[in-house]
Amino acid sequence: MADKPNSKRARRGSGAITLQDVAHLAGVSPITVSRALNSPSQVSQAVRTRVQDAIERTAYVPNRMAGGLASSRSRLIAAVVPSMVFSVFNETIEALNSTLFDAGYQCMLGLTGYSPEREARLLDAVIGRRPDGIFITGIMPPGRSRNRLMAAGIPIVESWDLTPTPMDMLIGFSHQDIGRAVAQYLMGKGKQRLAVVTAGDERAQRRNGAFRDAVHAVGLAEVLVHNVGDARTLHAGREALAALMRRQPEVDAIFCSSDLLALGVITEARARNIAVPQQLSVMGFGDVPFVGDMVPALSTVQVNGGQIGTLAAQHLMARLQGHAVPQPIMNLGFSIVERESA
Amino acid sequence: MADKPNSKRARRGSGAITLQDVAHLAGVSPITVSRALNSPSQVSQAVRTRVQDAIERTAYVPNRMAGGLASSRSRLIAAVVPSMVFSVFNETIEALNSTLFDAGYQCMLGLTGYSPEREARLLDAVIGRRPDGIFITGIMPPGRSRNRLMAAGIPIVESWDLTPTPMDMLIGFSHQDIGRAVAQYLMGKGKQRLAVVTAGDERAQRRNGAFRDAVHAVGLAEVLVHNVGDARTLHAGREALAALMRRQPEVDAIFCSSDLLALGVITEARARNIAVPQQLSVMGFGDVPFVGDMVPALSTVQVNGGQIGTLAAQHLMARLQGHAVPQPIMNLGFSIVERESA
DNA sequence: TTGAAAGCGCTAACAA
DNA sequence: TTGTTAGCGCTTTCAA
Repeated sequence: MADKPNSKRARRGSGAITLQDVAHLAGVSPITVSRALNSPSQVSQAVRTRVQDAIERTAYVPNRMAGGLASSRSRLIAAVVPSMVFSVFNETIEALNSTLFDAGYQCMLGLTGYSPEREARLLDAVIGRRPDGIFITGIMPPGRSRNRLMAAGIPIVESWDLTPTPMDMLIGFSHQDIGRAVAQYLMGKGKQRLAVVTAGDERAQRRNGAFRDAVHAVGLAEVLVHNVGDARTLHAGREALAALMRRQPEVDAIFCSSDLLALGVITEARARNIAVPQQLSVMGFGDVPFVGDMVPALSTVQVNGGQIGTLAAQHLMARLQGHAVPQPIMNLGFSIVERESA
Repeated sequence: MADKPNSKRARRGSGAITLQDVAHLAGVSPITVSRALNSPSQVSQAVRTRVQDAIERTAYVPNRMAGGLASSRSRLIAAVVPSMVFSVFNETIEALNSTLFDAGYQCMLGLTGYSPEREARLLDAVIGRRPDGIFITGIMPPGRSRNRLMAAGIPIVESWDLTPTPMDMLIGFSHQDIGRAVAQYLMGKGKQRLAVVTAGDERAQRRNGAFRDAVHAVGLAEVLVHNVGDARTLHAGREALAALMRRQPEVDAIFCSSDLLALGVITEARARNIAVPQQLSVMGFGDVPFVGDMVPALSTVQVNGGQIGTLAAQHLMARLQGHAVPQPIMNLGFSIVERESA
C-alpha cells in the first residue's frame, strides 16, 4: 500500500481510489494519468500501458464531480419533461439519452408534472448542477425562470413548439397548423358536427383554438369542447365521449389532444355500438408506437418525438464542441396519419 | 462590482456568481453564506436576512458539483432502467423521481436498452458521478459490474425480482410465483391448451418456466411458446397469435410477458373473430394504467411499479440519513387482476 | 454565532 | 512527452 501524505487534520474525502493513487502505483504524476484518460495521444505508449494497468488493478473510476468542477464541463445534460408515464415524450427522452450517452454525456431527468411551481424549483436544481446543456419540452414563457435560465449561459434546446423568440435553439412544430390541418382533414371527409376532447395544457389549447377557428371559418356549428384537465387517461377519454353524447348525440368527429384519450373515445364508441369512422371519426395526437396496430387503427397526428430527441442531442453536442449550429431554429412539421378511425 | 482577487494566472472558472461573491456583497465570510443556506438555524436572524438579500440580488445558484466534491454527498440518485418507451417501468421512475425531488435529491437516468454491454458502460458512468444512491431494475448477476458496484460502497436498491443475495437492499416479487399462479388461474377456468407469448428477457423466461412446470404437473399438453425477442410491441403480439394459430388452432389461453403483447393478441383475436375470453383467454403482465379500461378489459398481473419507486426512494433516503432500514429486503408480491380477457 | 485555514479530486496553465 | 503549480467553488475542521 502506498501511504498517502498525512495532513495534521483529520481525514476527509470519500475514501475511494483517486487519480493520485493510480499515479503512485504507475509511478507517474497525477496529470499524466489524467492525460492518459482524456487525451491518450499526448502520452507515450509505454506510460499509457503502465497507467492502464494501474487503473485496472485499482478498479479506479474517475470522479466526475471533481473533473467537472476543475474543467467547468460537467458532461451532463438536463432534460425537463412534463411526464414520463405513457406519454408522447418517452421516445424523445430515450432518443436524447441514447445519442448523448454514446458521446460520453449523461442525462439528468427532471419531471415537472405539468406544474409551473414545480418547474420553477426544478430549474434551479438543474442550474445548480451546471449541466453543459438543457433540453426543455415546450417553450419557456417570459418570467423569472426564463431569466435565470438565460443568465446561466447554458446552451438550451426548447422543443415541441414554435416561437420567434426562443432562448437559444428550438426544435418544434406549429400547434396552430396542426389544429387547422386536422379540422380541414375532418371537414374534407364530410364531417359536420365536430368536437374536441382535450387535456388542460396550453399547447393543446392552441391546437383546439385553431381547430375551432377553421371550423367556424366555413360556417359549421359550434365546436363542442370537453376538457379532462390533468386526467390524460384512456378512462377519461371514455367518459368524455359519454359526456359529449349527452350534450350532442349528433357529433360525428372528435379531435383528441392525445392518442390515449382518442383510444378511450374509440373504446367507448365500441361499447355503445357507434361505428368508427362511419358514424364517428376520431383523431388522436402523437402517434405513439402501438396505436397504428389497433383495430380500428388510429388516425392521428405524427410529430416524430424520437427525431426531436436525436436532433436536440446533436445540436447540443455541436455547440459544446464549439461548432456553430447551422439551423438553430427548426420546424419539423407534422403529418396527418390516415388510418381507420378517421 | 466587488473586484475579485486577481491571481497572476489567466482567469479560470465558469464566470458564474459564486458563494464568494454573495459573501462580499453581504459583508460576511463565505462559510456564513454556506451555513445560511444549509443550516439556517446556525446563523443569526440579522445575518440571514442580509445573506438572503444578497442571494436574491445576484440570482446566485449554488454549484452542486463543488458542494458535492467538498462534502462527498452529491444529492444525486441514479436510476438504471432497461427502457422508458411505454414500459412498465415508467411509473416506478416517476414515483422514484418525485419522492426524491421533494427531499432535495435529483435523479440521473440510465437506460440499458436491455443490453448487458451497454449496462456495463453505463454503470461505470454512473459510479463516476458518485451518486448517493443507485436504483437498479432487476438484480445484478455476479460479475465485473456487480463487483465494481459493491466496491463503490454506494447504497443500492435492486428491484423487480427476488434473490437471497442482493448487493444491498431489494424490493421485488417472485417471477416463479407469478408464472405458477397464472397457470393455476387459467387451468382453474378450465383451459386446457395453454401457450405463452413472451419477450426474450430473463425474468420473463422465469415466469414462463414456472408456468410450464405448473401445467406439466397436472399432465396437460405441452405449453406452446412464441418468443418475440426484443420486439415488445403490440404488433408483435398480433403476429404471435397468428403464428400460434398456425401451429395449434386449439389454443385456448395465452400468458403474455407484457400488457402490450397481450393487447396485440387480443387485437388479433378480434380481427379473426375469436371470442375473448370464451374461446381464448389472454393474460398480460404489468397492469399498465389503461389496460383495465379497454374492451375487453385486460386480465393481468399487477405488480405496483409506483410503489416500488416510492419505497426505493424512502429506503435510500433513510440510509442516507444514517437510519437503518428495518426491512432491506421486501417481497411486495403481486396480484392477479381478474377482468374480462381471462 | 462567526471566521480562518485546509482540502475534496480533478484539470488548466505554464514550464521544462 | 512529462511535470509543477494553482486553482475550480464549496464544506469540513478547528478556533475564537
